[in-house]
Amino acid sequence: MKHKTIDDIALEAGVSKATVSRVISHPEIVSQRTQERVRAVMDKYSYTPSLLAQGLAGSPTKTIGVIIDELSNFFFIEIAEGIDRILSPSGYSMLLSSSRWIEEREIQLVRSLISNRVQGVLIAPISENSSAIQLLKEAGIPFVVINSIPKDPSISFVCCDNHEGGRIAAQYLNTYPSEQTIVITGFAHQSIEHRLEGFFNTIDTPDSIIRYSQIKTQEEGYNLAPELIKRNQIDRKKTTLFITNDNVAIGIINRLVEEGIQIPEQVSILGYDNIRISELCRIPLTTINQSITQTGELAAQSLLKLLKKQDSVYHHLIHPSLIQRESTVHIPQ
Amino acid sequence: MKHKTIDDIALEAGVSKATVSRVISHPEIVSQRTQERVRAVMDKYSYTPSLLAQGLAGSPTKTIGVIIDELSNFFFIEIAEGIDRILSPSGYSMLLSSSRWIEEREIQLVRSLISNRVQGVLIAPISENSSAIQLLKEAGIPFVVINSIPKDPSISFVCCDNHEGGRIAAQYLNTYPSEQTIVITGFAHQSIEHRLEGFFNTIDTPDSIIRYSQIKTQEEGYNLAPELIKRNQIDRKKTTLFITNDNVAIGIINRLVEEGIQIPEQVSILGYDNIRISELCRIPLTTINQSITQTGELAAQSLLKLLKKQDSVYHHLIHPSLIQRESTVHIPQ
DNA sequence: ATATAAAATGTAACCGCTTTCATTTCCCTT
DNA sequence: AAGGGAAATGAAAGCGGTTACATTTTATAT
Repeated sequence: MKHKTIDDIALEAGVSKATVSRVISHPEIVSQRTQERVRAVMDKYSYTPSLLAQGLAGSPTKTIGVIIDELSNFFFIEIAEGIDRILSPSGYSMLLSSSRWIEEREIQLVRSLISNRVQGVLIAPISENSSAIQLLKEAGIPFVVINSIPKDPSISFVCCDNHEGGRIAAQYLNTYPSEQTIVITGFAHQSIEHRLEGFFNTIDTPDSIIRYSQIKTQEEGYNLAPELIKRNQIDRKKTTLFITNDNVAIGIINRLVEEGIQIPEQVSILGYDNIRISELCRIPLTTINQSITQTGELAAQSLLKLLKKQDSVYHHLIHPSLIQRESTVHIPQ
Repeated sequence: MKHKTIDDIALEAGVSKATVSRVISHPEIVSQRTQERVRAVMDKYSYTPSLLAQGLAGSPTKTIGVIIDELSNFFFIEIAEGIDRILSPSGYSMLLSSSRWIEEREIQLVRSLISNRVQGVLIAPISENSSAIQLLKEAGIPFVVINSIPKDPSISFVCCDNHEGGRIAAQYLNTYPSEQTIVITGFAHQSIEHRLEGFFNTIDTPDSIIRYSQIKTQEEGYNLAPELIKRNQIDRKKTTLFITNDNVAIGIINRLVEEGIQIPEQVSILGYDNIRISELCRIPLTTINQSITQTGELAAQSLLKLLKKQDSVYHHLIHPSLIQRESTVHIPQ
């Protein structure tokens, strides 16, 4: 059977399509009697108005676009989860897509969202001055940036205080017994830069500090480990690793364990992010906690407020904290 | 500046909107000269046609709806990831949402997808005879079911052979040294039922078999463990646990480790799913591998073929396999 | 140059809904 | 019973595209 349209309903209910439309969108201005009659027909065919048509005709689409960088990254998944937790109860659907760290794709996705007439967008931009953000601004679509701080103060964001996180990491390591400290930087991203800034502004560098590689996945961490061992003799010197990304840290740990290195006796590891599996992994990871899910939730809440025009801009800087687990020797704080 | 529409472009390019529409959708039937002229104007304003309008007017929406049960579950995330891997390169966006195991929500989501005029749907249904599936069928939208086998043979699905998985688990445990075997069943779901059927049809029950609880999360596993220890004295008898869900298994392992129980010496654990963290967790988990990501990929591919009408129905039963890791004593196969 | 088919473009209807504005209906008031 | 304002409904114009059909332009053959 063909899809029913508003006209079909109107016809069968013996009213005009305008009236049907009203019982859908503004029931309060339709008389009780007609309302019941129309409802009956709608139910009979379990009629659902076309969101496309509704959107086109001007009524809000109740859809929020969400752009994250990776779907295979626990970090972003947790963000998405937080977002979903807020959005669904408010009756919004989310259009989730991943840029896969490709700038072109990012802006293409934004275009696509705009064309879809989403009411708002949550985006974890690849780079600070992403043209995607520019695009959103021009389009006049309410949006909030996640996990990075835009230059432009008129743009809303929810982000962890990565400077502070770096600082906390450094403070922790300042008192930490170790012959050498190796910093393994993730990839090029504002959040990582900030972490490093905070870290290097605070660290006392009692021992040697070595900067290392640009990586971001577990596999890369896993594969990097042997080189790390050889080059820095971490099996012979008491070593501390500050790895600015939990995913990488977990990959490295796994390899080190396989290679028979004792953690934390020989090598201590401090990660960053506190993704969910940090707690579950081989050696539960000491790390800097970002409240990732909370980030997503807060972002979604801010966007919702933005949509309600409760305020014109929201800046949320979330405080990170240290979580000691088994990948380091416990130090009373 | 106001959003440009096709009329604006047409006006400025000095052609009719029909021509503009053609250069968007059927460039081949537009002369080179006009095409360039129109393109220039479109680029100038970085114009993007409204997908809503396009959709309404009849051209395909290039959107696929995906309904999974949980966003916070690694299992479903990996499926989504597999789906995304196939969909994006083909130019489709995915509308991802989670039913949170609530049937009402599931069918509401389907309605919403239908209203959004998605071209196809991938759904991991909560129950076998979900009315959501019924709805999709009535609506005539191409869809494929993931992770469960619909009764109706006219419905496409991609699912792991859970019977076989259960059988494999049982075969493994048949030769496994143990004084008692405890089966911890996940929640009520076809996949779990099938696993149990396969398992109990094959197991020799040399020792006691105990069925247990209905749970599905790590937390629940974690919290269940103490009771498990006490009730079945698993710290005193050499015990094997077959846990039909990796998430739960990981939770249980974590607690057992905390309680000082030796794995696999005292307690051996066999999970099911091979979610990604099974390999990374505290004690890498021996489990039944389902190729989860592949499931997602295959499902997406099947749907794409369905859309191209290459065939009217696809049934894919994926073969599971045993992966031995450290939560059991290794047995040569 | 002329007839004619093919290619390119324009015209206008339509997709399914919302909304403004006009019209009708209803309920009070005097 | 007549008049007037509020409430309920209808008619019709969009929203921004696509496409069948009509028309004009171009190319090809005679």
